[in-house]
Order: sequence, then C-alpha cells, then structure tokens
Amino acid sequence: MTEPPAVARPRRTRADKQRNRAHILEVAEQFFAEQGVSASLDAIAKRAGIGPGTLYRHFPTREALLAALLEARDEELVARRDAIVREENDSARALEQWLEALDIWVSAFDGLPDPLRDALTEGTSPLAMTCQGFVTTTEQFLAAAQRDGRAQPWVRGRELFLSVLATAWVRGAALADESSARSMRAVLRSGWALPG
Amino acid sequence: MTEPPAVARPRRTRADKQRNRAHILEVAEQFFAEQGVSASLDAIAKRAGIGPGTLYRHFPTREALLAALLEARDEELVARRDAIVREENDSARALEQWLEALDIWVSAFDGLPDPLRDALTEGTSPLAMTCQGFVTTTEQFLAAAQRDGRAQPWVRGRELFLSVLATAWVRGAALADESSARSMRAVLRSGWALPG
DNA sequence: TGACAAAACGGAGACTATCTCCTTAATCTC
DNA sequence: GAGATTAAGGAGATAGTCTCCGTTTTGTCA
Repeated sequence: MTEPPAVARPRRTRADKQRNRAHILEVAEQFFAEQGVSASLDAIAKRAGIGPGTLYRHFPTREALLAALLEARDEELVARRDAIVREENDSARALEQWLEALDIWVSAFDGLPDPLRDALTEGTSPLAMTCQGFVTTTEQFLAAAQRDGRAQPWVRGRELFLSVLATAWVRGAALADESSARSMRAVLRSGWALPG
Repeated sequence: MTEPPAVARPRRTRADKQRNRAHILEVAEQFFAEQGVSASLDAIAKRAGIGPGTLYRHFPTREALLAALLEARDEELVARRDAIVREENDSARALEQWLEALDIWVSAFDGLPDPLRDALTEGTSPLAMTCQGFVTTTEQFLAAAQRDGRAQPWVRGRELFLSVLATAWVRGAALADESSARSMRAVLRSGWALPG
C-alpha cells in the first residue's frame, strides 16, 4: 500500500498569469473596438507581446475572450436594469428603455450580434449564460407590460431579444444614418401595418 | 505612321469555358446549399475537377459566384412579383405576400443575408444590382399600401427590405421552431406595442 | 487538315489565420 | 537558494484565399 498522499495545498495563482490576462484583455478590447469581433487573435497576442499559445491558454476560444470582455459591461447593464425598475413606473416605457439598453450593449463591438445569436442556440458558448440572463430580464419587463395590456400578448422575450440583435446586425453595416436606425426601431415597436 | 491595324474580329467564346462555367455553378449550388455561403471555394473547384485559378477567373469573388447562382432565382422572384400584382387587389396583403416571397428568396442558402446586407451598403458587390432592384419593388408595394392607408406612412422600402434580411438572419441559426419564425414575422408586421 | 495565335486551364505557392505541442523560463513554496 | 510546478513562447501543422505563369486547349484561316 502506498502512503496516502498529503492533500497538496493549491498554490497561489502566478503573478505573471494575472498580469498577462489583464494585458490581453486590454489589447483585445482595443482590437475588437477598432476592427470588430473578427480581429485576428494572433495579432492580439503579438501586440500584447505574448505567444499565441499563451492567449489560447487563457481564452480557449474567441467567444471566451469576448465573454470576459463583456463581463464588465454586463455589470453596467444589470445596473441599468435596476435603475429602470426603480425609476420607471410605466411598464411599456420600462420595456422600451430596457430594449434600448440592450441595443447599446450589443453595439459594443462591430459584429457582436453574430456570436451572441450563436450562443443563444448552441448553449455551449461562454456567452450563453450572459445571453440567457438578459433574455430572462427581457421576459420580466415584457410580462409586466403584457399584464398592463401594453404589449402584444403573443410576443415572447426570446424573440424580442433576438429582434434587438437583428436590428443591431442590420445597423452593423447597412444603415448609414441615424434616421434609418430610428425607423428600424419604430418598425420593431409598432410594426409596419395599419389596421384596414 | 503605322498602318491602322485591322479591327480584329472577336473570337467566339471557347467551348470549354462555357462548360466549366456551367459545371462550377452546378457544384457551387450544391456546396452552398449543403454548407452555407461560406463553403470553401477551393473545395468547390476541386470537386468540379478544375484548378482554383479557373474558378477565380470565372468568378473573381465569392459574391460574383453567389450573384450568378441567384440569377435564376431572381427570375422566379420577378415572376412572383408580377403574379402578386396581377392577382392581389388588397395592397396590404400584396405587400405581405411580397415580403414573404423575399423571405423565401433570402433563405436559399445558409448565411445569405450577410453578403446581401453588405451588398446593400457597399454598392460595389455584384449582388448590389439585384438587391437594389428588390428594394425598389418593395418600395412600390409599400407606396401602394401607404396610399390606401394600410401601412405606416413613415416606413421606407429600404428598411422593410433590411427587416426581411434581419429576420432571415435570426432564423439562420437561432430559431428552432416555426412558431418562433411566425412570431418574428408578426412583430415585424404589427410591432410589440399596444396603444396604452 | 495543319499551323498559328489567342484564350483558358492547372496547380504550385505566397499569404493569412487558427490552434497545438513541447521545450524553456518564470514563479511559488519551504 | 533548491526543487517542484505552473505558465510562457513560438515553431509548425492545418486550412482557406487568391495569384502568377508555364502549359494545354481551342478557334481561325490558309
């Protein structure tokens, strides 16, 4: 029988690891902001002064890196949600403000709607948690508006969230002016049809 | 002074060129249908039994290849437009049917909404002509519905076309069931809001 | 039909991006 | 400081895009 090995006390995380992680995030934020979410990961590593292997050890996929970057903004969005709940009594206006906040959030980087859409279906992406949370919040605002007869009863939160992604996707490249963006939002809100 | 050169009578297009072009289109149609618009072009060339150079000589960009593939379907869509004009008297229903036809058209291949969106902004893509034509048609149907007071007066054809692209983009990966798709279309048509 | 010129083909390979080992270096613990 | 361990670095495997240029095919006309 071998000696029962003493349970190894886990070491503290190495300092260079934390330093590298933070630096990668800084550089990635800049690259994604400038070039969109498809920016070259190797280029980010190079600019951060590390090898590709190091980047991939910290963030195994592009989605993992994105998820880490969005975490800080997630907190802002949660704060915004709380502020809306606190300050807005009209349930329809509250929903509208929440959708607007979501819209700003998904516009953080060019091309962000694509990985978010994928995360919403695949469920395995590190972005999925975040997404699902915001879908739930959307459902809560929506349910309140529906209770007050201020939102179509057949709409669901998931589709509303996807609509926000979709309008952001359109804006990504196809809308030159702000008036088009407003128009898209209006279509989302009140549709194109008038009762005959 | 040099002799004015006899104007060379242009040769007939070589038979192998036509053969190759047709074959590339066949194979590409299959690949795009199976794997979406991002399928490897070199793989298409290989399957078609030609070198990559030949493919790129025929279709310098992925968009050019897509445009050629969509040409046949364009004709179907134009025919559908004429049929709607001929058979549907109600302008709102006509617009709705046209949007549905567009929706089917953009669903020909997985991922098609992306290059179409890009084409609509850049204007240089071989897909731009086609897109622009369908925007114009959308505007015509929309104008009729607006004259009849059946469509919001502030909506424009371009945004409506983009909305169709956007809902197709969402469906691309994120909508499991047909009920979600219907719901998205309903939001597009009548919005989520009810008057307070 | 054969010879010439023009047109088109083929595929090697340059370039870029992703991602993975495995060797080397930095850091923590005692 | 010595030793154990964790992380870094970066060459290179793989895959996709796209180009260039020597070779082949085809059309034309004597």
